[in-house]
Amino acid sequence: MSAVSAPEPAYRLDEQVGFVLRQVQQRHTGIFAAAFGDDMTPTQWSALVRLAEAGECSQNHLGRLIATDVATIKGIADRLIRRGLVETRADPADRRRLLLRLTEAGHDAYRTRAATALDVSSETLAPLSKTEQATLLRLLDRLR
Amino acid sequence: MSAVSAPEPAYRLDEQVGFVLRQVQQRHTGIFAAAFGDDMTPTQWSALVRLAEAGECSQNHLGRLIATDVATIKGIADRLIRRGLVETRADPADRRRLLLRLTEAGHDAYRTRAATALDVSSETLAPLSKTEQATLLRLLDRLR
DNA sequence: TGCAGATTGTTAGTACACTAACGATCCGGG
DNA sequence: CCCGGATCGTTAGTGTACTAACAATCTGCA
Repeated sequence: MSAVSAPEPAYRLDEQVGFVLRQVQQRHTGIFAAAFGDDMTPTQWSALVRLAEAGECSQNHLGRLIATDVATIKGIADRLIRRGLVETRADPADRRRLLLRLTEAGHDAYRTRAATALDVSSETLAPLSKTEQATLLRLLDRLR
Repeated sequence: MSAVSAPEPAYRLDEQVGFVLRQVQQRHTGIFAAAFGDDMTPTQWSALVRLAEAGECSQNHLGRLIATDVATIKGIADRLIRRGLVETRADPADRRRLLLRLTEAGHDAYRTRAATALDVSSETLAPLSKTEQATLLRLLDRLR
């Protein structure tokens, strides 16, 4: 036996990206829920924001804007509609399409809670310095 | 009006941790599924690994080891049992407890697929240099 | 000893996320 | 003009993740 350490790398769960990533996300959704309460989830919020930016767009297109597939965006849209934040109309130019847009209540929710959403991001990143926060976001962005 | 820029910070969805985090995780689970196939999820894999390390433990304790609550770990354990990777027995010292341990097939799965799991982590982090990968993991670890 | 409070596992309900399949509609090329 | 392929939205099925409630059991303290 040589004194050189074994070549097979140990599998340490706590050092695997996926495992750590999942826990960071758990912490983030916890912070989000504490700030927003039961009536809004991170995904619903991102749909709301994108709809505020885009003005009006089809259901599937909104899904692409927030990186959810067609089955998932349907559920999200349904819940936002049920809560009166989004309304729909048929696309006059394409009978397959369902156009979505914010209601007045939806616009209000966007305006009044954007500051809270910024706080959630701040609190999530709070354990890091400003420089570290910027580094993390830059690196994560490249893994998207 | 002064010439100083407006104090209200813009809310840019693409720069919020939670939004980026979700997409990185999506990419990771996609890579994992491509490598492992339909019969194993990242969460199931982490339960398997922890059980290989811990030897035998109660269901709730395993949940704490992989950061899932009691309701979630039950579903994960049930599926691992159904697939013959885990078996159970009653704890003779505490009649509330259900002890879990790997079957022979479970040990095999752990041994034969650890290298694949390492590949998944590598591929997830591939867009970054080794130094950047280490930086990212160090920063993420502090946000857990 | 005996009871209060904690822990263990289960179930029901909600939300996100993906695959696969489906009918309706649209569009472009022959 | 028509037909094949693409896109749109819907549904069913599976898995992860959380809350809340519950019965059974255990533990510590009066």
